[in-house]
Amino acid sequence: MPDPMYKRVAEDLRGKIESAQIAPGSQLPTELELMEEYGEKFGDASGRASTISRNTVRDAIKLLVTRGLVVTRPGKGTFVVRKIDPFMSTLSGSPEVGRETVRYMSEVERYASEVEESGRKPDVTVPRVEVQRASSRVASHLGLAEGTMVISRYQQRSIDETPWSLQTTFYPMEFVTQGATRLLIAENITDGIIKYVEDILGVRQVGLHDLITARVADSHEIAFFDLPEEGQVAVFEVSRVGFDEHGQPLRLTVTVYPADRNYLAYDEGKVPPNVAALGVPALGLSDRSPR
Amino acid sequence: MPDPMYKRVAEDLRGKIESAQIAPGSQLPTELELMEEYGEKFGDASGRASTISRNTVRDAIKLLVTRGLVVTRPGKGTFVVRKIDPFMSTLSGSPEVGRETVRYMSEVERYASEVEESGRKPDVTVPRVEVQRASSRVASHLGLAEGTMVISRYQQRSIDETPWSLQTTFYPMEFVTQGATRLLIAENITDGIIKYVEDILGVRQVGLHDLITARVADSHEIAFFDLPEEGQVAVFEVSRVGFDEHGQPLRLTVTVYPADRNYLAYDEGKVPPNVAALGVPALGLSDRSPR
DNA sequence: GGGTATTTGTCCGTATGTATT
DNA sequence: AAATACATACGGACAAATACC
Repeated sequence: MPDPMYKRVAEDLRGKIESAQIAPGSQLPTELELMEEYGEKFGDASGRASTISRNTVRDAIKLLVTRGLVVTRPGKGTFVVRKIDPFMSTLSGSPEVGRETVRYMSEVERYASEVEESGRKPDVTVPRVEVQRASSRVASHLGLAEGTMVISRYQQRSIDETPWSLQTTFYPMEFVTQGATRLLIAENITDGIIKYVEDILGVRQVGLHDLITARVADSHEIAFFDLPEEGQVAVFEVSRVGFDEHGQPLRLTVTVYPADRNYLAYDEGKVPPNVAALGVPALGLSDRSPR
Repeated sequence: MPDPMYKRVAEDLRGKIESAQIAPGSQLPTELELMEEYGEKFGDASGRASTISRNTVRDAIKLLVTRGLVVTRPGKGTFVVRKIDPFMSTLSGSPEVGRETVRYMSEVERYASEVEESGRKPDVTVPRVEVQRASSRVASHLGLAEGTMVISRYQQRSIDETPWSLQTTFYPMEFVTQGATRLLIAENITDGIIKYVEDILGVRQVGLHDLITARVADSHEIAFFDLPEEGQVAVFEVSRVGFDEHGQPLRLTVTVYPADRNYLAYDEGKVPPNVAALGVPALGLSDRSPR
């Protein structure tokens, strides 16, 4: 017996979950039932009537919770988590850069059309607009001094009524004082803000720099995305900085994507048109981890 | 007092860790000491000599472990995890695509030079070469039937003696039968395999498709990267498919990057040369999550 | 609305095992 | 070998959330 009891119980349950013997969304046996079930299964050879302790069962379940396989609901029970059908966002090939003749499309439009192409229903909230002092992070990305005033525009995006990503974009306050006053209005700008800024100020975005990190969701994101409190779902955080012809940063967009429902894609060079359609087959362990 | 005792203890410890009152790498008070410390701090108002239960202390520490803040070592103690100085990999701008005149550089060379530029010491193992049947995932990315024979080349990469990423590349077995026999040799190919395949077979890589996912590390990765067993560190998994002029996939490279020490970057269009040097300042909560 | 049964959450105490020094 | 520190497993009591009658 190499492994402790609670790990053996967890492994056994994990097997049943991954082999779909316990279906996604369905309820696990209650703690009381598991005490008896695994009392018989792993109990001392002595004989009948053995159970394992409730705390041991709870340790096993806690392991499955932190691995994101189940969630517990007080008063109700323990349930197998439902896997969300993921969506792939293609972040390369933004229409605004690298072309002389441009068909402008706002990021919102682009997102919406990409989602609709996959037969699903996108939704974007009206932006929450604030004037803030730049944090050190925002400042360094925008090439400003820390504490400089910036405009932030914050939006929530959903697919099929499910929260899908959070996005905040920061612009230098300078843009407004120079005349781009619509940046302060809490409404979507149909043609896209990038085009609006170019039209009003003559500042053209010609380059993008994306920085991608992954981390565990914070409490605000757990609430918005309805993530399990202790499930430790990872989120992508993509920081996109747009540059003008002089290499001057003109905006910073920070987008947060929960990793349980989002994939990111980048294309470069000549790529066949239908790659994205392949989807993402289940991962095979041997594909990445030879013994 | 809304929160249960173990959460209050965890919060208090988290504060001390994040404010560096307990330094990275240093030891927390032992469970016994914490029982007494928080017995006085949160204990019933009655008077002296109160302690909280050892199990309650352990629940608090378990919370910190799953959040990746501390690790426990039997017989030694509980320690604040050291944050690893992260490295940013720029995945766009591969020299092989999008240019007519090409200075070929292997992925290994490219990785090594990027690391060295930042003043650190890269290391790459000799590849482990295997002939395998394609899993459904490998097959679909390479446009082959499941079960077709493929060559896999697996490498481990380190920075400053610390394991940093894992990479496996798959090529169609066809390449070998057509003459590219060096694919089977377990040694690095100096100029890069992409150039070798072009020279021998005339198959030229002109496009790339990258698919990025995040998930929690599996047991093999936990062992190789020395990640905390229950710490739930996320890893990036980047699947890169290279295409030839006819849109035919010619290789699949799967790279795994632990998110605690890796950032990914993509550039597009005209970007100033020093962006990458900015690094990644600490995240500010308000940058992504207005109240 | 109220009461009761069910189910998970918190907290305690104890005993014993295992790893490290 | 002894002491220290975390790991496992057990037991019990009461609280809080939910469902049902």
